[in-house]
Amino acid sequence: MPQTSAAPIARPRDAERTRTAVLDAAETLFAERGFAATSMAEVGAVAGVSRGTPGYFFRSKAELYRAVLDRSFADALEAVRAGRLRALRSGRPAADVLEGTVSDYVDFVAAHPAFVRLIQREALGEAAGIGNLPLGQAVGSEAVAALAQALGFSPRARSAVMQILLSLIALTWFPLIHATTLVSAIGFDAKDPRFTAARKKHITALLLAALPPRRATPTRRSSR
Amino acid sequence: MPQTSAAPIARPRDAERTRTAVLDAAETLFAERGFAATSMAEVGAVAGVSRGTPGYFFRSKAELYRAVLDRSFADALEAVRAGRLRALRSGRPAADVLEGTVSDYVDFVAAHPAFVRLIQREALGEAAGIGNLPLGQAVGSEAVAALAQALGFSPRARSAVMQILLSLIALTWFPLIHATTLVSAIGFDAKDPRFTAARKKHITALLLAALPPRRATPTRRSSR
DNA sequence: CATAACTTGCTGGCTAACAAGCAAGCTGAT
DNA sequence: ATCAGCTTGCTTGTTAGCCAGCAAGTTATG
Repeated sequence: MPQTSAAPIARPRDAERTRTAVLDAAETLFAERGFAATSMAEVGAVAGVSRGTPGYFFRSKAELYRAVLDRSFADALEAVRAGRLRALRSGRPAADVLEGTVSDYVDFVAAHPAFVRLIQREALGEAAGIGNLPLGQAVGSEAVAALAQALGFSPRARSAVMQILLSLIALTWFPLIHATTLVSAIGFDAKDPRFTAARKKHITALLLAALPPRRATPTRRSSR
Repeated sequence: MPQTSAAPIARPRDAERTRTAVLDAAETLFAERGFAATSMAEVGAVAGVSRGTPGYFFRSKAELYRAVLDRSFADALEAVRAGRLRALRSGRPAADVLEGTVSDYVDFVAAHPAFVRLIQREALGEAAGIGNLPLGQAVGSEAVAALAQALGFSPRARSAVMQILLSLIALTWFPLIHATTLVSAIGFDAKDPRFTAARKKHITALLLAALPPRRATPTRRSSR
């Protein structure tokens, strides 16, 4: 709780900074509590501004929500592109690329819990009609293309790549979302780093099964 | 919308029936729109009773929500037990059991969308503090035990079974939840039965990779 | 069998709390 | 002095929960 002082400490005025603070606060709250359960006043409070400020910068609650989604998607798109580039530059065989992708993706997701929660909520129809389809679509097709290229799949095998991507996302997101419910109900401790490590290995092992047999990969550098 | 007539057609009074109707309506609405975005009045309307009736049978909105969760978990527990029994009776090898389990589970989930959505919401912290941990825990550990027994895993391999279960649930739930968002963003049509079939095959293939190698399964009846 | 006394299912009016959005106003920076 | 940045008061709408009441049954009593 930064800046809870009742007496308004003369904060320097900076629209850009305030706008970002509001956006950050909204992202946190929308991800944490959901659209309906979040009030503009709360957003203001978390951002360290007044009740009315969120409405001043973003006209309505719906627009604020949309702005949060837009920023999140843009960040995700960038991350996908960066990953694609890195995978291509490495020039390693498909199995290695897949392993690296899994590891990177698990880390990315762990570092961006709000993003995952937002999409999860969006999938449940959080704010009907507000969702940003076009941008989501863009991230999706970009990811498919990247993975296909990185794994060296032909365009004919597009469907297989989509299945792999779907599974990768499902396997990676799931423990994060259900950390306090299912994962603990099953008997794991999601915070234990050993769990994360075991999960990476498990996911990698599973997804390797979806790669074309291509004989035992001959390339053997370092087993990482 | 059954029973929308303005003139109150003398409905026979039946507390049990009404209670169930309210519970059903609440389950649908909570699953569809979420806790915060659902009003007691809406629940009443969908149940075909008055605004006040939901509050009459369940003291508060929170208690109604909890009652919905309780019933859902109880149903799930029963389903798990039935599946366990069936798998054991079949007496087939682990690989076959796994295949059957995947198929059954995909069908179960497709037939109970409200259940999945509710748990998904619960995982996101839908109604903080209301969630029913004990019952969820019970379903979780029961499922682990069932799967371990059905697959013939030793108690030592409990961790592996938990990983498999986690993955099974993740892979199965995901397309359902993200049908209109991610799945379509990636390029699939979730409603296409060919997609469901392909998904089953894909999931089965992946999970088989997590079974101990145990040489190529010698049992070869029908490749199904 | 009849009818009075009582219980239970269910309704709808009321209220207090809260939230979104608007508009008027204050204030620091240029 | 002007205006963008920001706050505060107000209006309007929505909702949960309380409560009084009514009517459909049910039990007790003659």
